[in-house]
Amino acid sequence: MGVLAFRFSFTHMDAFDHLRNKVNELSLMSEGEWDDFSSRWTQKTLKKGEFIIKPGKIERYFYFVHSGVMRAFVLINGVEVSVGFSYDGDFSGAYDSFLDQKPSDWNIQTISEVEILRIGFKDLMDMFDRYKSLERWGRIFNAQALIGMGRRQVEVRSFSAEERFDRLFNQSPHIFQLVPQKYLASYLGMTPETFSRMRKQRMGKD
Amino acid sequence: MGVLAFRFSFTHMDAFDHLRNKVNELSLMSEGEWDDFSSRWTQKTLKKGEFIIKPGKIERYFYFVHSGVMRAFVLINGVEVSVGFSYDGDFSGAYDSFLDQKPSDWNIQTISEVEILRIGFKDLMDMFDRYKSLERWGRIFNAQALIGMGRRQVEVRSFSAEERFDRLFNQSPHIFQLVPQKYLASYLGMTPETFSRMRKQRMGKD
DNA sequence: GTTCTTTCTTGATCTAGATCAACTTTTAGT
DNA sequence: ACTAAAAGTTGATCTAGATCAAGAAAGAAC
Repeated sequence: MGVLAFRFSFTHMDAFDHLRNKVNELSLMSEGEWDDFSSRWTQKTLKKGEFIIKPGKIERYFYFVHSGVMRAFVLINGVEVSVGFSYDGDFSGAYDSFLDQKPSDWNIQTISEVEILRIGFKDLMDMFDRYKSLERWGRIFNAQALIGMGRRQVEVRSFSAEERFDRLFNQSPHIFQLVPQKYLASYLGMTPETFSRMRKQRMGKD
Repeated sequence: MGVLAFRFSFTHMDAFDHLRNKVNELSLMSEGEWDDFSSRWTQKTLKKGEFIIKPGKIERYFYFVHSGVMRAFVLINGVEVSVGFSYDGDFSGAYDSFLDQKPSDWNIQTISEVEILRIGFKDLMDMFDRYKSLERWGRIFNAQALIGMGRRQVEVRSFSAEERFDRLFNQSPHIFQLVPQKYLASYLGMTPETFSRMRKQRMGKD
């Protein structure tokens, strides 16, 4: 029982340490700020296939992914378009809905079991009001996300299906293990059939 | 000559008022903050066709477009991909290069004569350090840009060339007047030929 | 393990939109 | 106003990748 308690406490702290490291990458918080800030987050474990947001709902939380993978997608004319994935160490959520607390167009669904931390809208806004260090973190976090999305836009628009496949494979081979390929296909803007054929060409077996 | 002086002063103040209105939309600055902040910007007029940034250069400024139109594009395998346009009231610049002061991949070029205000990197960072109201403005500005880019990504990925054409035409008919159609074609992810054919279909003459 | 469902594969066809080419209109420079 | 260059048009062809279809493999549920 001592062991169990230790384990629980260990995994718990681990997620929070993980969060703290990620926050500190962009803006340093004082010990006191961190204590207050971290107390606003709660930890949850989600089963594979759970949705954290569906269209029409308002996003109440901002998420930090401690472990596992989630995917974000929108449904257009009955077709799912995968827009991105969140891995351990990423922040996630239906950002537009969260920020103005209006209904979302997005789906975010777990692809595996996922351990997350989450913070409610009011708590986070409260933190932004209170701490300049956090306001700065928010600014830089958004800026980086923006830059990343700009790159991705160029990626999608400038390269052929074949080039997109290769570039993803070279840059992030690990996600071929983590994400079912029909989602990768959609993310890359091609059909599962095309994806499968390209995959076959590069690696005979694997 | 009195008239000329008045005119000059009027247009000058106008750009700064314009900027102030835009900043205040997202975060209110005090009179004193604004005085300091606005003193860091300088006004310039750019001729049609001028570049404010080219690949390999470091973006030293953040821009506010008071009047006119600019376009942002990247060159991939010798092909220009138009990523977006900035109109009056928009902020602009090669953001990734600006933020970490590393060389840019982007081109930003004026499409018409453009009146801008611009602020240097160090000045802007200084302002972020000094004023929480501005840090907040930066956070929210980035968030909105991010959300807009997310929408655009879905747009490009989910709709056919025809649908993209119609959606742009319905949502922003004015830009058909402002932007040469080869740039619009590129922005919409189609060739000028395809754009021309679609245009012909909808409007006989015009 | 056995069955049921979902994902992936492979082949055959089809099509939106690209490419190529020649011409017309518009814009810019002197 | 005149000329050269750039932008836009129109038609004929071509192709990357979609769609359709049917079978194989892999996961999930009992």
